[in-house]
Amino acid sequence: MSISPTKGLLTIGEVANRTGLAVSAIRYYDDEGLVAARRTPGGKRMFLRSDIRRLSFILIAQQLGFSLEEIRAQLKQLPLERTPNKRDWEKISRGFRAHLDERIGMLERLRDRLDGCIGCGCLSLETCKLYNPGDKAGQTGTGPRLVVKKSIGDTAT
Amino acid sequence: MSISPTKGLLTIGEVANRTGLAVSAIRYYDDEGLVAARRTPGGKRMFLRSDIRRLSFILIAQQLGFSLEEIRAQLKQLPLERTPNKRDWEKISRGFRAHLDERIGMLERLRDRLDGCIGCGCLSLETCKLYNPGDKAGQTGTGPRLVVKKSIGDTAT
DNA sequence: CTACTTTCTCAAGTGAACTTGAGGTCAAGA
DNA sequence: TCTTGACCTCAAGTTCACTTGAGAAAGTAG
Repeated sequence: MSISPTKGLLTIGEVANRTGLAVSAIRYYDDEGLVAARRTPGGKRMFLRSDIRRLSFILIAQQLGFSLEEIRAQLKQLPLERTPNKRDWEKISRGFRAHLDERIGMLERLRDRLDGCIGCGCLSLETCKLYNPGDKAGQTGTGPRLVVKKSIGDTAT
Repeated sequence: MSISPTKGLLTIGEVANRTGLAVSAIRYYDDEGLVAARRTPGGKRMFLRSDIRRLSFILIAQQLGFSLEEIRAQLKQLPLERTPNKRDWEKISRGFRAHLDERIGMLERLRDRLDGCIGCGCLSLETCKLYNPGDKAGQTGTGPRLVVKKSIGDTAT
């Protein structure tokens, strides 16, 4: 197994190895437009090295509870056909960091409320309005809606 | 619509109003054993006021990314048929708070890494081993496996 | 050229966490 | 008594994020 025909490009298998993702998952992300593999004349997917970075970002953002939809929105800020440069990534980084800070803040607030609420035995949404402080739940998907969650992706104005 | 027949108990509709959960979701949690509604002779579910607390806990824990399975494990520490007292909740609270702290820590570490990694343009799992520091991914469900996630529920020794 | 591995597509299946719908029951009010 | 609204069960449907499987083509090694 030598290097891929086209210079510097990676096969899906190589990408799978380097990211730890399943080949099927990478195909799925490609279909969903989260990465944009180019093709060999024979029809095989070929990835830029920078796609590994994209995929890593997906992996990490997912662990933070962001949906693929939200992640897609973030990644839209990156050029698809050109290798993103430092500036491109820094832009994402900034937005992402903001969301991270936000999420950390939510968890911290929640923790402090829990100290006061579970601790005191009054953990209930009816007694303690603390959990739902005037925010509105705008969930689309599955699962119960409360408000600790906040979505990313609507930052693109 | 007066108060429920049995003293102090709440109907599923009342519980839904107070928690913000859908009636169908509450039934589902009942079926899944996350709450244990008792029944009227006519077969209707009746809830203790303390069940609201259980449901609130479910809501919050879910927002933190815990699965119902994991939440169920936590709630097992509470008595099902008796109204849990302060002590009971404090036990959960302590364990839960620990998980919260852990999660906050993970996010903070990740944020700091992102500063160093996205920022510097090397965000990739191959280059930066930082994201996967010798931990092993033991996921069962859906989604790609990385290691930022940690499960609760196995605390019961 | 043959064998073998990797990749391809497309359709269908999976698991979690619910929701929706059909058809039926229960209890309070006019 | 009749009606209305809240509740019931059970089966099936939904969304997300993939995985699995079947059948076929591409590329590499011998």
